[in-house]
Amino acid sequence: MATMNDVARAAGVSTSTVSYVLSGKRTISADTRNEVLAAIEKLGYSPHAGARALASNRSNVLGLVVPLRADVNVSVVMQFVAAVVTTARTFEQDVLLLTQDDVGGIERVVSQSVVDGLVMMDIEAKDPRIPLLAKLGKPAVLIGVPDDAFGISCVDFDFAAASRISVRHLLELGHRRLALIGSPQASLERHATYADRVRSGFEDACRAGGVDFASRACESTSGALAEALEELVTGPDAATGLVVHNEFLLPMLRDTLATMGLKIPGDLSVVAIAPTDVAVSSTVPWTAVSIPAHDIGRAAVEMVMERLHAEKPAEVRLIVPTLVQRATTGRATTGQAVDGAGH
Amino acid sequence: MATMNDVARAAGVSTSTVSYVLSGKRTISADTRNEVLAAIEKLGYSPHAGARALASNRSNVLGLVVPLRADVNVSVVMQFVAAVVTTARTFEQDVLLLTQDDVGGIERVVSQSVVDGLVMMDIEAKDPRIPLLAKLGKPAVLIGVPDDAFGISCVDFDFAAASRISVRHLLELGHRRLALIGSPQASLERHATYADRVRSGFEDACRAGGVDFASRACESTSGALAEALEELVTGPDAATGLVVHNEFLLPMLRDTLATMGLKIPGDLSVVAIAPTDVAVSSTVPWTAVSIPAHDIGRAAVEMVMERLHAEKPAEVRLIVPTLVQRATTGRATTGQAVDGAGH
DNA sequence: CTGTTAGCGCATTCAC
DNA sequence: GTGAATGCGCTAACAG
Repeated sequence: MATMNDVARAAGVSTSTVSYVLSGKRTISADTRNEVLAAIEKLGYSPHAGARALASNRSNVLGLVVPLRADVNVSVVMQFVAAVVTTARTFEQDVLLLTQDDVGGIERVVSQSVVDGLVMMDIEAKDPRIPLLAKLGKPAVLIGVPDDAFGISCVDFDFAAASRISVRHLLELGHRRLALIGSPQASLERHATYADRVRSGFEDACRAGGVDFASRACESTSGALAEALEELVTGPDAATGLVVHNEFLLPMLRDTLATMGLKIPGDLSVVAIAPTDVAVSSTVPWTAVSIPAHDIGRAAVEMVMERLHAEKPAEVRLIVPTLVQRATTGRATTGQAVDGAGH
Repeated sequence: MATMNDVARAAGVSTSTVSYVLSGKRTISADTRNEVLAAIEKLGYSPHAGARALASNRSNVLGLVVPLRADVNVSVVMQFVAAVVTTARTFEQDVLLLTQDDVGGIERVVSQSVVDGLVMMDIEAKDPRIPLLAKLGKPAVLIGVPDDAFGISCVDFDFAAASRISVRHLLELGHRRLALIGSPQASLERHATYADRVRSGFEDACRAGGVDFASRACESTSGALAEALEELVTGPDAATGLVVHNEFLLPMLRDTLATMGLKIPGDLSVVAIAPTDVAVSSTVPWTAVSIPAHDIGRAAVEMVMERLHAEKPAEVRLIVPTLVQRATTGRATTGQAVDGAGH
């Protein structure tokens, strides 16, 4: 409840001195500085965010637009959110939550100067919000890369590259028939950028490698998984190498395969494209390309902050994927390789 | 960028008139009102949040403290968050996100008047943050009921009652040996209030019904589930009625039981205590006590808002549970009933 | 190195 | 029913 004026009086200085002690925007002698700090301590002073926002034209709040859809993996969303909040705090910013479906929300918080900048998650290829965002003229960063970013910066995991190195890994192990189990149909249909890119990266790499492939979407249920596996990894054209980009299915995958009489990696090598924690903390040590949700969230905030003070051209930052081989991939057996090669 | 002054000038009135048109705090003639509204429209005016906060001493922002732990179910957290944000918007409030582990965050946003009130999730029985929160003197609501709420209002699902009606349902079906599979050990150890209450409600109801029971925690992995089931529902003392309070395990439960040669509800009746969507949208139609995350979140915001303007005594609001019988519970077979009764 | 001062945009009390 | 004037608490020139 104490104001800056109270502090100034208590310390026997002027308000601007107090202000400068706090902001560090000009040099203050150690003596007066200490007196000010003592007064602040004694009075339990803390600055009023609204007053500061009014005078400085900065609210120290970032807006974060999160999806609350059923078809996006909430644990991944939470990881992004955690990364964004944590990183924002290192810049002394708080985070205001906006939901995807609150259509007017973005415009509102910008025009009322509630936020200094925005981070938007779950971008679609032709996302109608992007031109709107661009018009508002506040620093913003998209997590995901749309077809046209309208001059807004983007950051994302390089999902296409993730698919490619997964395929390459399986090829090196001698597999000649590959399959991809992707995101739920709904994600593909609305062209969530990650879903599209995983698939095209997979298909391109398979074609480049000259091998047979099949890919399909899969809902996050055990029934859908069983059906997908039935189609992809059994029968005469069975794939021996599988890429899975649906972290929700991973916990069920081994059991479902076991039911079908298939062993990992004996009968089937599996590469997971999944958030770091899912890939490693699971009971199965998946060979995986980890989606570093934390790095992406951090990068997004850093990019916004860079554009808060100074003009800076838009950029697209792609986080380079790494594949870590664990227990779920192995060399194709001779039979498998011959099978595939003979096709 | 237009200010209230610009609007006033454009409409040929004074700023106070514009202010009152906006706030409705005094009557304005239809004529001037329309002129003001036209000017607002024409200039694309929107009020500056900081200025408003400074003058009115209200920020129109609520703080929401969310857990980002590994052992809480993120999808439930997201449902709460969605409900809180949605409800807050109906009160013209935005939501600022604070993380559980940002210790000083709560105090900071309160003392800087960043938020008007707080909602705190994932309360523990003896939560050290509660006395701190109480001292800050801002309207606040806890989602969860601690041992001592220090005069702060609480809202929660009545987990104990949820357990009791689950037990009663199984008793009515003739089951005489019941088991509970609860939250992960970590939740119990830190005395998350829901974990404690589910267990004690279960045990009390079993004792009251005079039946055998066993309960245990269970990690959210298929291995842990198999182990728990092995212990609880096989062998001579096998339970025939099971209550599961771990939504993460539900997707695996039927398959795991099938592997053990047990059918639902033929060999084992199962009641799930789970968020609404998990219980009904799953491939298995669980007999369930639904946790209405949305209702709880909404109630929390409403309770904060009620305390924003007027003083109002603290209250504890418990959301009454309802059990919906679906496909996973049935009458105990004669053999089961006799077995149990003969014990 | 420090003080003085003029706003930032809005809410509200008083006067009419 | 409307306008003028003051202050909310802070920042950042400007002036020493």
